[in-house]
Amino acid sequence: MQKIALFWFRRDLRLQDNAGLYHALKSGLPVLPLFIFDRNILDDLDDREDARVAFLHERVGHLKSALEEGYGSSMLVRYGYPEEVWKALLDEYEVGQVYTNRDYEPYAKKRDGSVAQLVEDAGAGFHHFKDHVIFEAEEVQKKAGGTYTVFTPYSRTWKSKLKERMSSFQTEDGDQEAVSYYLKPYPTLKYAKAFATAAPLPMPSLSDMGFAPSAIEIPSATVSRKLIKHYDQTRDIPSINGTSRLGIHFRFGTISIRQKAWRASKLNETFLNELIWRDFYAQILDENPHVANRSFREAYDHIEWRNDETEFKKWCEGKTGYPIVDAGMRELNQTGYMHNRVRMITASFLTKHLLIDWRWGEAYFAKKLLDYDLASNNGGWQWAAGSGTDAAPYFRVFNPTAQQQKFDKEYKYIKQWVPEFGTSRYPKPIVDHKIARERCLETYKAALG
DNA sequence: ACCGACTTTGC
DNA sequence: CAAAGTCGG
Repeated sequence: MQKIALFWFRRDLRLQDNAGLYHALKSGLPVLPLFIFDRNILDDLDDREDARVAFLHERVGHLKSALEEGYGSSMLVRYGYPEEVWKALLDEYEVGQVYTNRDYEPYAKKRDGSVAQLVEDAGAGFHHFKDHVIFEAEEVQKKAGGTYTVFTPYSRTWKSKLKERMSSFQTEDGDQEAVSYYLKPYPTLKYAKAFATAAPLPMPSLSDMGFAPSAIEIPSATVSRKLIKHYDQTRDIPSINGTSRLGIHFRFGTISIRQKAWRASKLNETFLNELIWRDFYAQILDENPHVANRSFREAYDHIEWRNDETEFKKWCEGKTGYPIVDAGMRELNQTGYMHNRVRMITASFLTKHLLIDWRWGEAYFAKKLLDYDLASNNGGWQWAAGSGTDAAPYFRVFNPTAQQQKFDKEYKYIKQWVPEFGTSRYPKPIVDHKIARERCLETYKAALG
């Protein structure tokens, strides 16, 4: 009996330019794609109308029908705990090789380690590839060795490395899409006939898994050339649609990072830097898995957080009496998105003005953000709290009023999300800025001194 | 071992 | 122009 190769989709839900899928199709074995709705992740979500789950389900269905309609293939879709699913699959199929793309989160690494063991015990090979980032930790190293913990020198090395790859790659036909091995799209379709032919397979519905559709809209996977071109001038004003909103697509791999990095490198340095931050935080998490639960810098775990639950609730609901903070939280609650400038302001306010543990804020964002990604969300929160790599110094306490003056002078963003602002229904500030600032400095100093 | 540099600033 | 400390060459 002919053995097959399984390609395991996870955060790479696309057929084009997919490193692991490309290698699976080149293996010479008929390929059967697989997706597992992972109960270890889904069981922890308390919103049964989570828009991300609905999006995931929709995208998996889309991939499956694309395979059925265009490639004479189908796709295995299972719901369960990955290790149990894999045990069953290895019994059910004659699996020769398994292909997948690497994931750098602590849970994913543990899961993949266990699955690789099961696969190898069954006499099959387990192969994993870089697809989610441009460069992994070992590829961007300090002169003296080791991974960077400061962004600017990291980005300099990252860029020179990219340049090096770009110039050493010669295209056959001057195709400017194919700039380097690192940015070159993987030519998946060429190998289309290598898919295992299979009749359409069943797929669990959203409700089979205990979820329901969401009213929240998912941003488009495309972004205009114009937006990227002016990104550095518009991205900091929250009332302007100056950001790409591609986060969710990077998170689930519904677009290719190589393709976007290539475009960014040609159009806008600031936009490219944002993609480099994504690689930066991915390698920080990969190399320092403890940041998922603790401060990057140990001393910051000694801060005596006030952790006032009533104040936390007000922050979550956007009722702090600081309009720029409240606007951000309400945008998040209503749309699953918050403008990046405002993410910094709300995070600084929670950790420094209210002295609430950054993990509380991180967890709330994780629950609400469509574009939630552990590495970037954690990096951002630790930056705001001062506990992270290359973080804002602790004595730099964002002034929410000054931030509003600077970035939403005409109250456009605020009025959009806080309609009662300026009326008697709008709450008074829950803390005084000056007092909160001094309290913050004292508390941090006590922990760090 | 030295020294310039360090996302997104406050006052 | 100050703020603390450490990163990276």
